[in-house]
Amino acid sequence: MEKVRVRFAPSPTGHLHVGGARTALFNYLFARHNNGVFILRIEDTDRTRSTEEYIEAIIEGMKWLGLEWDEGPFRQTDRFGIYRDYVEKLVREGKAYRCYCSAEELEERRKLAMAIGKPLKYDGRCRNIEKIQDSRFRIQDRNPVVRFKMPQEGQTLVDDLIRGAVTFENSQLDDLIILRSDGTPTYNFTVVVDDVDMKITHIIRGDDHLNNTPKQIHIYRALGYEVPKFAHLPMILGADKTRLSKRHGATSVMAYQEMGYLPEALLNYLVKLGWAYGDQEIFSREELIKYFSFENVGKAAAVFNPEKLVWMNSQYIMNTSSEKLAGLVIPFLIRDSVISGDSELDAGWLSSAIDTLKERAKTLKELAHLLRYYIADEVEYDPKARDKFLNEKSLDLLIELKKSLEQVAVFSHGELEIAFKAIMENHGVKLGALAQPVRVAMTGGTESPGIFEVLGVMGKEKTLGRLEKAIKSIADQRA
RNA sequence: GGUCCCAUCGUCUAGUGGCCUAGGACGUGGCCCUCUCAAGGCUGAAACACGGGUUCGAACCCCGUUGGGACCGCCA
Repeated sequence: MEKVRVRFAPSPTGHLHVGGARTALFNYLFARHNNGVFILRIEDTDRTRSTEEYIEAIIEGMKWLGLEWDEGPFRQTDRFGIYRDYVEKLVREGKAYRCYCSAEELEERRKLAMAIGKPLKYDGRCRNIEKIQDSRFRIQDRNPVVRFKMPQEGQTLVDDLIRGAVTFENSQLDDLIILRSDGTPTYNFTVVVDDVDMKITHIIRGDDHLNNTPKQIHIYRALGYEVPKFAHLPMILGADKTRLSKRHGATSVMAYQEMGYLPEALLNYLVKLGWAYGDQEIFSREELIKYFSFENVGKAAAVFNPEKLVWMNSQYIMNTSSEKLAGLVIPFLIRDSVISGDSELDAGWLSSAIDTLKERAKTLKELAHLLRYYIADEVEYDPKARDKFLNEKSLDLLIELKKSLEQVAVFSHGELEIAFKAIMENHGVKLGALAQPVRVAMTGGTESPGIFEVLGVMGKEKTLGRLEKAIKSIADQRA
């Protein structure tokens, strides 16, 4: 069988967004599943809107997601000469023609057509203009565009891997512009030329291209090439069921990195938007590659649900090693000013701190935030928590605990528990009565990992210091 | 407006004619666990858009209706 070759072809007119990322992912999975080739191609024929920054941003996003491509990134602007040759060939063969209608005239006609309810289609008036030798336009010295001559009769079948057979009436197809008046080629033409040139076997792209497909098929035929297979993915929608856009919140992939999402989690969430494998929710990359198939891709558009993404991320955080998380969380700690850029944290200690927090943090950002009370020199008390737990009622308990802990050499769970138990028995109180004041003393708030774990991570010196501070604070209130 | 696509809980989905008194996941209610918060466990509410066929039998097949979406650019 022919080797599978697919491509992801974004236009650099914006960041890599989640919709694009999912398209890239499906291409990637299909390629890997079939031991094929995954190509990255930048569609930058729109020179007014494409920028170098966005090209870099897209590449950065792809790399962050770990969607490694095998060939490219190719850029269409590097290939303008090739397109022009193909256009000339079509014109020579009578399969394309020059059109002298101006953009303004076209716009007017479109408005008129819209007003009287006619299809918004080019009327073909320049189809035979060269033959009639109408010199009016040449006198005006207009630069013509080149239009592709679509067949006017019959039907075109798009045999889609996801949607099945879709038929279009050729009479509905427009004589589309393939070369602009400035001599640059347009999308519908360059995709075909590039896909032919790069020997693409399967075109996997968004649903929004389905209506372009019959036109492209005719270009393939005019050029004398075999038509590849198509797979049109359903769209990703916002909560209001319209096409996902900035209005719906973050759409840029890198924005999710900044919010503290793991790339694997984003990918796992995205793949489930439109693809399912029974009831399984969490997939390793290997499983994804192994199981991926268009048969399991749905046809209906899917609403992007940030809450499920958060859950997915929390699952991945819980199941990622604390050592790895330690490395990932550092930039967030710096950004949060929990540590300075040059401070040295003990990696082993940080990992053990993360051990206690990873099932409580849904994002790396949250993890960094939770870590602050372990790392900071000083705790700040939440006023409510202080009023409720750092008061006369707990003063004796804290004093006694401090005394007792001064005698404990290693802050192991077992040793700490013995110390706590003794005090609880002395005062006839339950663990809660002691643990909560200690928790506030240690973390400033009422929520934290188990109290023995917290003290264990904190260590003797910090624990004693914070108990002392809490005791002083209560004394100060009295005064 | 024209063309094309789509339609199972609020959301993502399983389901490919009998296994469906429709399963899972997120979210949501309750309970359990418990030093707090999580995590985890148990449990509840929650859907086949509608109408016609086809069939012994339809969430699944066909037609229509309704609803939603995409495209209709010298954007990609």
